[in-house]
Amino acid sequence: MTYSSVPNLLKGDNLTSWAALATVLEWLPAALDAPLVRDFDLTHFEYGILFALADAPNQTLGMTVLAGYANSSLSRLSRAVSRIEGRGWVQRSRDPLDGRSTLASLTEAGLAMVEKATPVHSRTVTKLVLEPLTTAQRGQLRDISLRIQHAIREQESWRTISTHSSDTD
Amino acid sequence: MTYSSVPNLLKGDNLTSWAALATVLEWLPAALDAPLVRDFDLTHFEYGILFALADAPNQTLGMTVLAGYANSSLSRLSRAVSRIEGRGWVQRSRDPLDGRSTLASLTEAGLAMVEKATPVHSRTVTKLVLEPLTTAQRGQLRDISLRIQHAIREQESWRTISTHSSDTD
DNA sequence: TATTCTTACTTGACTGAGCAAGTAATAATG
DNA sequence: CATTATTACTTGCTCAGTCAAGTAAGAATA
Repeated sequence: MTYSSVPNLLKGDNLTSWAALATVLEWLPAALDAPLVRDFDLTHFEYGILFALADAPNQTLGMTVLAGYANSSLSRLSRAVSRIEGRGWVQRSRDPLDGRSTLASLTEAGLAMVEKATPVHSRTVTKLVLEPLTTAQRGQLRDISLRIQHAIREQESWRTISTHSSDTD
Repeated sequence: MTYSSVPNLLKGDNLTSWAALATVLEWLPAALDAPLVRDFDLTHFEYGILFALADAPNQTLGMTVLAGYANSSLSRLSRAVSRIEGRGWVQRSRDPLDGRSTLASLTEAGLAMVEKATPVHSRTVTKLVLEPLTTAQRGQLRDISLRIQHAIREQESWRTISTHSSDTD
């Protein structure tokens, strides 16, 4: 028994493509995290924070800007920065130009950590994503990803606009 | 291969491809969950459990088999089933053929829920993943996903084989 | 200048997931 | 048949993430 009574777009090749992507969505994030966690007890997200700071002028960014780079909510970022601050890799200070803003700066130890972690992470990305693909496929992956991104942004009217909600409450 | 040699591969087109995928990995799961959560207070994972049961003979599966279908640890599944059991959509019973095994069965209400949720979820997948792509790209996505899956499975020696801990403790 | 936004976080309560340590039932072994 | 091992979960602990409710500083307005 299958449930294709309604929009039966999800079968055949479409279903195959979706299932293949779904498996990647399920396993790739954990696989990308694993070496970083194992070697440095650092999640991909925390690494991303350190990396963004390392690239910033003065190794310093305001929390909101950093949240943008990390694709993160401010609250998630705030907790993550607290964690890596506790490990001595970043330091927070009040922005002298705007007392509401908090600046996060990479410490010496934090810079050293990024420099150790970056090759590990690059190698993981290469091994899991780039190397298995042909040059053509790498281009296809970019195009496909951009189209999906675009669709997500359009769909995100469910966030901004209040579309018709079911009254099954 | 030149790829495995240097970590400096993450630049130019490679970096672009990776960054595009990384953004999708970050946003797509939440975007796929959103309509299900909004309309039915059901995560994609919980929906997957109900869907798997709906397709099973007698709408019943043992927990271990179900965990396989859901790509899930037994512990995660156990809690998820507890949740949806609490909402009256599944029922657990002891397997009469093997007292260690727990059988999860879909209730009438559970079946009704799957039948309501499935078109919503199909539509979301279609809107976010399939429709934005050309037919050719859907094929490319499948091939690319399969290659990445394969690479993950190879890399997964970190799970099965000795997790040699770092000596920087 | 005082009052009312608005911005930029931070934090408390709660939920879901992982790991490890149970528990109970079955299988294997002597 | 008693003992030991294995299987199939379940659960306690801990932690990361979300949402909503603070808090504090700067901006806008009267």
